[in-house]
Amino acid sequence: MVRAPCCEKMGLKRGPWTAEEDMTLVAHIEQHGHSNWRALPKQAGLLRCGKSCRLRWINYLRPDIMRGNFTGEEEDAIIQLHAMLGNRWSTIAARLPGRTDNEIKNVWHTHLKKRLQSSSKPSGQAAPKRKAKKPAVATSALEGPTSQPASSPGQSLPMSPEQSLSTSSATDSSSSESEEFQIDDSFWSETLAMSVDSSGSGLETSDTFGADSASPSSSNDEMDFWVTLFMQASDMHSLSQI
DNA sequence: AACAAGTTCAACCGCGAATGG
DNA sequence: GCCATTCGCGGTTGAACTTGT
Repeated sequence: MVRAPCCEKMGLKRGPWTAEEDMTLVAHIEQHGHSNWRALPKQAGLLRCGKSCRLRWINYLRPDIMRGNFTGEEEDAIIQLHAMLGNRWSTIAARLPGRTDNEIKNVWHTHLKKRLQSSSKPSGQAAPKRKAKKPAVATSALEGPTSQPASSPGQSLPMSPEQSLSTSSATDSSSSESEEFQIDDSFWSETLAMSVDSSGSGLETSDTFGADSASPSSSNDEMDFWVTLFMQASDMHSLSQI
């Protein structure tokens, strides 16, 4: 098949996004949605390809994005989900509200993999100490994605349940490795329980976690089985820790 | 204080899947 | 059913940043 050029590379901007571009994109999506990524940049007056816009929105500007360090719970969940699902980052991300596949992939490659390697060694224990998040390149222009999403241009967007939950519960201080952004343990039990409880309808990924990242459940039946299994195991595990 | 080495993460690339005409 | 277009995913890159010397 002859591939259409991903994006006409002529005259299109690349590299880090500016605050202006972010605002333009957010404002446009707020008004018109993103039914057609390819046409979006033109309509919005952005010198970016649709792919780039989509990526920026999905990974950064979406109102329900939860930024900040991963909690130990999240890291454990990623490790276990990865053990079950392999490198299916989008599927893993669908189980972690507010996290993107890209972010999870990064975390996996940067320190979870190392953590597993070191923990598989006899004396190996801790993951490499996480340093504070740096302000990102493009983000310095944007009051920092490192800061609350609500302070981004998307602040006027409706806050999702996940976001409000995560922001309001970012006060737990039990984990030493994530100081600035933490999730209460109850968040996890609620989240996991929610997925398991809702018998039948279960795992409402597309509704709960956003249609953008979740794949249709019809193709995920088998996977859902394993994920459900994991959820249950996770519940049991958390109970045993009490 | 300056430099080198190591780490992190936003963004890009290419491919396959899905969708529409 | 075929073809073209668009979307979404996973792998990879490279600049910015941190840490160590």
